[in-house]
Amino acid sequence: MPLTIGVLSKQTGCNIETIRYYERIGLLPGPPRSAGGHRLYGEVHLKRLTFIRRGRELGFTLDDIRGLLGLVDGGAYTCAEVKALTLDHLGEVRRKLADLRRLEQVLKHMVEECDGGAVPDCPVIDALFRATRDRMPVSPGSPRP
Amino acid sequence: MPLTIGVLSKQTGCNIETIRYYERIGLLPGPPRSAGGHRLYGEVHLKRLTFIRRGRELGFTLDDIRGLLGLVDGGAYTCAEVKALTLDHLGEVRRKLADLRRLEQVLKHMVEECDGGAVPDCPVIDALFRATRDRMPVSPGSPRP
DNA sequence: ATGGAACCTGTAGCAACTACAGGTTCAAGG
DNA sequence: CCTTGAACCTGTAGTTGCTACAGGTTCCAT
Repeated sequence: MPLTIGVLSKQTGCNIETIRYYERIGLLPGPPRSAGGHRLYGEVHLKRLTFIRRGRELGFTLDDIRGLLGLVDGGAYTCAEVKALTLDHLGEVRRKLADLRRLEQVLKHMVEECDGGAVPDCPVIDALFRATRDRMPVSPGSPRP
Repeated sequence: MPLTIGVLSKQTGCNIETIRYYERIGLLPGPPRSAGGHRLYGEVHLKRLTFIRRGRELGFTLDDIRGLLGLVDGGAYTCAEVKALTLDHLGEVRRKLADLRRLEQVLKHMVEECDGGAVPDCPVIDALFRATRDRMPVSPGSPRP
């Protein structure tokens, strides 16, 4: 009993549009279709999509995931290859953590100096008008959900 | 003595294309032009662009910054308003930090279980094929530079 | 006057989706 | 068998914060 796209969506927590998007970019193989053209997914698709979503949850890019899947598909992957990719990614995550920790400190200091008074003279604004000499990294502001 | 866009770029560390982009989206006012059409910036622009860049470094979105600038431009901002925005953002940063810390743990465990052997049987891959019940947030994979 | 650096506009591209519009198919109820 | 409406289809355009051209013009030092 094959899964429709809606059911697959519910099972994986992955948006329908996103599933079709993964197909378009060649991450998820196009499934067989019903007579009328509806997608009918099987166990394989469920597993693969789960893999992709889990990878995304762990912060891998689609390209990382493509690489991982390539290894798995080839069947010739070694634990060492996968470990290398993962360690790489772990490094990224740690860099990002360090950036955010610094950020947190700066923001914390800024609000601490702010007395919240009703006067238009704010240490935060002042701080923003001053250039940094030791520049902070411009980490991408998270796309607010 | 007005600044050309190239000089402004150097002084602020902001890419020329990005400066023009900020003008296009209405963050940075369009400066006067030379007879031939070149942009000629003044002190005001330098200050404003510095503000924008610093805001970005601190992880504010352009929309946040637009809000902050709106307050400043209005002249009627209070310290409390600014503080609220900043606290909001600090909350975001902290949420992101928490997410990344969890991520770090998971990745660390995964690579620890991985013996790096040459056999195609990897705990990392296995982990990826297993769905999470307690889902992790899909934080955007940082656009690799 | 001339050469080359710096500038101009406009468009298209990146990641990773999301959100339509405008149409077709499926399955359950009457 | 027929209707209804939810679910599906394709294709395109939008999001964020930039960057990267192409193809042309201007500036300024020699």
